[in-house]
Amino acid sequence: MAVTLKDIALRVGKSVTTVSRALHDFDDVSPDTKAEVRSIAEELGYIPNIHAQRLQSKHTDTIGFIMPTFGPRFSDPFFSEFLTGIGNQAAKMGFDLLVSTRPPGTMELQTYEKNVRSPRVDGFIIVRTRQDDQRIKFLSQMKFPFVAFGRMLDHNDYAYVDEDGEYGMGLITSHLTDLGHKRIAYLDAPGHFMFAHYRRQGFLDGLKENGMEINQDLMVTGDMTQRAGYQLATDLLTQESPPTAIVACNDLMALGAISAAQQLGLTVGKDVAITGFDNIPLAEHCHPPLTTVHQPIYQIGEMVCEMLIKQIRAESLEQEQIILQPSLVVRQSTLGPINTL
Amino acid sequence: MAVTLKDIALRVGKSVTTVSRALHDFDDVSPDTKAEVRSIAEELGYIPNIHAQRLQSKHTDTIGFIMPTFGPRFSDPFFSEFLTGIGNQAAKMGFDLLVSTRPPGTMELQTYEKNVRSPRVDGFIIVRTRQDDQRIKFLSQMKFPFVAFGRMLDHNDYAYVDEDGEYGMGLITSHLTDLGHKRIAYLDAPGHFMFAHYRRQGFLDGLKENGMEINQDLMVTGDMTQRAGYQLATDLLTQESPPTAIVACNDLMALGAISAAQQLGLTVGKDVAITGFDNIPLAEHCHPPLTTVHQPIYQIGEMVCEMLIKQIRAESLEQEQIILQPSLVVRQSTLGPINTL
DNA sequence: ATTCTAATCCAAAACGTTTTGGTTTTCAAT
DNA sequence: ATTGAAAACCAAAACGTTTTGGATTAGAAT
Repeated sequence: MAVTLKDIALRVGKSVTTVSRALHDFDDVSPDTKAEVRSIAEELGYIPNIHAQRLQSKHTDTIGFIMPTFGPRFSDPFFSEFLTGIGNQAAKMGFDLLVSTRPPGTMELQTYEKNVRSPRVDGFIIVRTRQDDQRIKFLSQMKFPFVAFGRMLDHNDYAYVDEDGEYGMGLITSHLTDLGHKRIAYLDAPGHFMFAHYRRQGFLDGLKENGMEINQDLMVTGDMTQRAGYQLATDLLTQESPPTAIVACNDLMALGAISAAQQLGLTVGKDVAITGFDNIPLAEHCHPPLTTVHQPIYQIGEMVCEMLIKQIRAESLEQEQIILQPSLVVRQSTLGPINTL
Repeated sequence: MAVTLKDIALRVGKSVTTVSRALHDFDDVSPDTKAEVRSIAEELGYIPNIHAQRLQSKHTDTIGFIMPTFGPRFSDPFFSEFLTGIGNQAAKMGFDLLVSTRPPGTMELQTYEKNVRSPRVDGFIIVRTRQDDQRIKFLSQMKFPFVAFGRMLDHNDYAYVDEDGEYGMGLITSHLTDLGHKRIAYLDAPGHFMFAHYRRQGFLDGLKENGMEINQDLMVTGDMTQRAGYQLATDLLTQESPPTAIVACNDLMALGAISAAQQLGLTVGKDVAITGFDNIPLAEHCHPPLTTVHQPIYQIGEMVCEMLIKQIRAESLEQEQIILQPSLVVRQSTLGPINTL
C-alpha cells in the first residue's frame, strides 16, 4: 500500500539506512544520492509512517488539551477562541493537537493519566486552574510537561500565563465608583476557580479602597452561563433596594444580566450599569455594548502553546511565568442613556 | 522506564506472546495464566505503548476534525458545542480526537492529505460543506472514511447528517408572513456554503408560496459574525423604506441585527421583527429572546461521530444519510411590544 | 607500496506490539 | 502401545522507522 523507505531503497539501489539519512540531510550521504533519494521519494509520494517514527523516537509531537466541559449544551466563546490560538500555533511549530472533552472530575484525571502513560502526547495545556488543582498536581508529580492558563495559590513552580484578574477587576470597580455607584452587586463564579478568586478579590479590594462597605446580600454566584446571569440579575433587580450596578465576573453572565434588566424594563447604562470581564467578540456587538476588561484570549492560546513546545524541546523559556495586565474597555453599558440616537 | 509486555513476561515466566494473548483474552491461554498475567500487569501499572500497537495494527483509533476557522478572533458557539458532541461520543467509543484549525484553502487541503497519508487518523468529520467541496472530493477519491455535517448538490454518495434548512427557513418565512410582514430582508451567508444555499432557497420559496415578490435590495450577504449582522442591519434599517422584518441565516448575525436595531432606537419585536437560525444558547437569553430555528448541534456532533466510527469499523449503518427536520422556536423578537412589564 | 583520512555507505539492532505457524504436553479413545 | 484431539504455550516475523557501530573505497601523504 503505502510507500516505505524500503520501496525507495529498492528503487535507488541503496540501503534503507542511507535513504533515511538522506531524507534527514545527514552529512554522511553524498549530494548526488541525496538528490536522487529526494526526487524518488517525491515521485513515489513518500510520507513517513508516523507510528514507526514515534515508536522509535519516543516522542509524539502532539500536545494534549482536555477541555473542561459542563453539561452537553456546552458553549463558551472563550474555548473556540482559545482553541484556535493553540491550534494555529501548534501547526506553525509542527505539532498535532489532541483534544478531549471531559467534565471536571475523576474521568478527567484518568484521561490525563492514560494520555501520559500511553504515551500519547508530549505535554498538556491546562486551562482555568482550580484551587487544589488535581491536574496540576498530577502532572507536576509525574514531571510531565505542561503549561497552564492560570496560577494557583499554594503551588506555583510551573510555567503559566495568567491575566491579572485582581487588577482588571480593580479597574472595573474604580470605574463604577467614579460614576457614583454605591450599591454594586457582584456575579461570582464558583469559588474553586482561580480566576474567580482573583477577580472577586479585586472587586472586594477595590470597594475597600474606595471606602465602601461590602454587602454580602449583593454577592451571588452562578455557573458562568448567560442563563445564570439572567437568573441572578433578575433576583437582584427585583429585591426591595436593588443595586445600581452589577459587576459580572465574566461576559457571558453579564450578557444574561443585560437581558434580565431589559426584560424588567430598565435601560442598561442609565437605570443600571452592568460590566463583564473577558471582552468576548459578543461583548462589542450586543446592545448596549458591554463595558468589560479585555483579555487577549487568542494570543494567550498562542503563547501557552509556544511555551509548552519550547519546554518539550527543552529549550529555555525567557519567562516561565507571565502575568498580563488587562485593560478596561468602557462601552455604553456603564454610560448615560443610550436611546438618544 | 515504561512497563512493557517483556517485563510482564519475565515476571510471569511466560513468553511475550502469551502475555499479549492473555491480556487480549484469547482462548489459547489457560485461565490461571490469564489471571496471573492480569494481576501482574495491574501491579506493574502496564499501559500498552500505543505507537507499537498502531504500527502493528494499521489503525489509529483516532478521528480527525479540521476546524475551518476565519481570522484569529474566531469565536463561534456552534463549534464549541459541536466539538463537545464529537469529543464525548469519541471518548465513549474509545477513539481519540485530533483537532486542527485551518482557514479554508490550500493549507487546509494539505492538512487533510498529510493526515490521510501518514496515516494519523482513521477518518474525518467534515463540517459546513461547501459548493464544490475539495475536502469531500479528496476524501471520496482516496476512499478514506468520513462523515459530513451537510449535503452537497451534485455529489451525494457519502454519509452525512444534515438539517433541512429549506424547511426550517420555510417555517420562518410563514411565521413572518402570517404576522403580516411585507418587506422582509435577508441576511445571507457567503454563497459557497451549502447550508446558506438551502436556507436561502427556503426563504425564497417561502416568499413565493406566500405570494410575495423578491426584492433583491433586501438580500444582503455577511460573514456570519455578529459584527456583520450589525453592519448589514444598520444599512438596511437606515434606508428610505426599511424592512419590517429581518431574517438572518444564522443566530450570530441575528444578534448583531438586534443590536443594530436597538442602537437605532427601534424596539425589536414591535418596530422590526428579527429572526435567526441555529438556536445557540445565546439566543434564549438575549433581549429580546430570539425567534429562531432549533438545530440539535450537540446531538448532530454525537451522531456524526458515531456514524464515522461505525464506518471505520466496517459496521453497517442503518442510515447513511440523515436529514433532520428542525423546529421553529418563537420568541419575543417577532412578537408584540416587549417593554410592557 | 604502505598508511592515513575523508567520504560514502550499510547490516543489524532497537522501539513494543500483534500475528503466524507452529511445538509440546496431556489425556482419552482405540 | 498407538492415535487423535484438545489445551497451553512460544519463537520468530512483521509493522516502518532511526540509530549504532562499523565496513568499504578512493585518494593523498608518506
